[in-house]
Amino acid sequence: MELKLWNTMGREMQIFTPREKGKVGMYCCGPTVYDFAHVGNLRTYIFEDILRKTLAYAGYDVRHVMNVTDVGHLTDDADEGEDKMLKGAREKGKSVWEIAEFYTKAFFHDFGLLRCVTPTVICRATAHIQDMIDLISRIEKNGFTYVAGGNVYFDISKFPGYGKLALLDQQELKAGARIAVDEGKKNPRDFVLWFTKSKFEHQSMTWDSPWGRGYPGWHIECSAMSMKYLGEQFDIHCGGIDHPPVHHTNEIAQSEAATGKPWVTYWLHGEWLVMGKEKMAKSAGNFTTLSTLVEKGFDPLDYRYFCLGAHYRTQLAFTWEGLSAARAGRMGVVDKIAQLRAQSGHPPASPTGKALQYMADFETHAMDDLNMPRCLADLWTMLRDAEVPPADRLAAALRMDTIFDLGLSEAREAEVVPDEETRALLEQRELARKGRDFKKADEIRAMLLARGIEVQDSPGGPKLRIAAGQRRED
RNA sequence: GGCGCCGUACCCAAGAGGUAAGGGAGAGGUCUGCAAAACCUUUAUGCAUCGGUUCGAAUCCGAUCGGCGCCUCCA
Repeated sequence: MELKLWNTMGREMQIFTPREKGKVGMYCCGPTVYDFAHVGNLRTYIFEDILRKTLAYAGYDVRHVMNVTDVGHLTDDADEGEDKMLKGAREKGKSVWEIAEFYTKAFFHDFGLLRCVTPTVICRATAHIQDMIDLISRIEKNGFTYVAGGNVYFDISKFPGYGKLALLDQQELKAGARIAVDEGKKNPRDFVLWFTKSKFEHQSMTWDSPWGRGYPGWHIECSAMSMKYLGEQFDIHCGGIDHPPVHHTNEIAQSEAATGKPWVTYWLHGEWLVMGKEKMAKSAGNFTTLSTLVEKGFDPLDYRYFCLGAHYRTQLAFTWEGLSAARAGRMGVVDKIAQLRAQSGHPPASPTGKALQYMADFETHAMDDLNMPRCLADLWTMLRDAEVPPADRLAAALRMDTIFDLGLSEAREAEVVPDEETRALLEQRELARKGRDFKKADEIRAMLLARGIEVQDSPGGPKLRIAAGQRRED
C-alpha cells in the first residue's frame, strides 16, 4: 500500500518511505497545559490520530511520541509577556505544578473521549531538563551559540538553510518590526536556548545548568525529547499550522546543529478550526471546549465525525449547525451499522465481492494524504448499496472504522431495558392500540418520551430507544 | 510591506485538464391508526467575476473583487 503525504518541507506530495522498513517514528507537538484544550486544539490531535491509524492500516508499526509542555512559555515573544503557566497558576490560586497536573489530566480525558489512541510515549518537559541541557551543550560545542545578557542564544547565521521549512528566505521582515527587538540578539530571528535572566515575574520553575540557574527556551524540549525517544533521525513530525515559521523552524536548526545530520523526513501540519471569521484561540476569547459540546447534548464522537468531514489541510469553520449536521450523519452511520448487524448474524472476518471494490476505493482515498471526506463518502455509498450483502457491508464498514474510529464495532440497536413503570405504560398503550383508542396511545407515547424513551411501532411490536438529544443549541 | 492559502448548491464539504463525491437540511413518495424509523425519488448546464490557453477548464495562466492565515505566544 503506497501512502502519499503532503510534506510541508518542500511543499509537495511525496510517497511515504520510512527510514526503517515497516516501522514509523512519529513525533507530535502536544499541549501546553495551562488551560483547557479547546476544540480547535483538538482538531489537530484528531488529525494526528487519523494519521497514526492510517499508518497502522498500511501495515506500519508506529511509535508515536507526544510531549506535554508543563514548563512556562511566554505569552508573547517580546520578552515582556507573562509566563503562561505562572499566569494560569496565579489566576487559579494554585502552584504551577498543580496547574500542570490538572490540565494534563483534563487533556487526556478529552483525548480519550475522542477515541484518540494514547501515544506510545508521553513525555513531560520538566522531566527532561537534563536532556535539554545536554542537547544545548552539544549545540554549544558545535559553535552555534552565543551568550548575551545571561541567556544562551542560537545563532541562526551559523546555520545554513535556516527557515527552509517555512520559506523564510522568501520573506522580508517588515521594517520596524512590531515587537521590540531583544537587544541581546544578533539577529531578530535568533532564539533563546537557555534563560537565566527573566524579565518578568519570579520564575518558580528553575534548574541548575552550566550557564547558571534558569529554565529552557521554548523550542528545545521538542528536539531533546523527540531524539531521546525516536533517535537522532526519524520519519514524521507533526503539529498545528502555526508551527512551521517559528517553532519547527527553530527545532530543525537546533537539532541539526547538534547532530550534524538531517533530522526529520516528513513534516505534516493541521490547519485551523475557524470560529466565525477568525481562528479559534484562547487569547481571542472565542474558544469552545469539548465539555461545552457535551453539555449541549453532543457526543464527543460527533465532533470527531465533524472533523472527518473536512481535509486536515483546509480550514474548517466551526458552527453549531455544522456540528448538528455531523451528529445527524454519525447517528445515521451508527443506525445503519446496527441494522446491518441485526440482518447479518455473524459477519465474515473480511469483506468479499463488491465490498472489496469499496474497500479499494477507501484505501486509495485514505492513502491519498488522508482524504477522510472522500473516505466517508465511500463508507456512505457502500452502506446504501443494496447489492452488497449486509454481512459484507458490515465487515467492510468495521474495517474502515479502524481509521475513522467512530466506535462502530460497539454500535448496536440501543436496547432499552424498560423498568416496571415503563413496562406498565407500554402495556397500557398496547391495550389502547388494540382497542383503537389512539388518542390514549399517543398520550402514553408522549409520557414515555418525557421519560426519555422513544417508542417506534413496528410489525413485531413496539421498539424502544433512548430519545436523541433534541436541544436546539446556539 | 512581504509570504502563503481560500472563494463549489440552503449549510458543511470532496474533486485539481475530460464533463460536478458524500453528509446535513428541504421537497415528494412507499410503509404506518398516526408518528417515528427505514427505503425510494428529488435539489448546481454550473464551481466569486472577467479575460486567455486548450478539442475540452471548477481544475492551467492573467487581472479584478471578497475572505483567511503567517511574518509575535498560539493546534
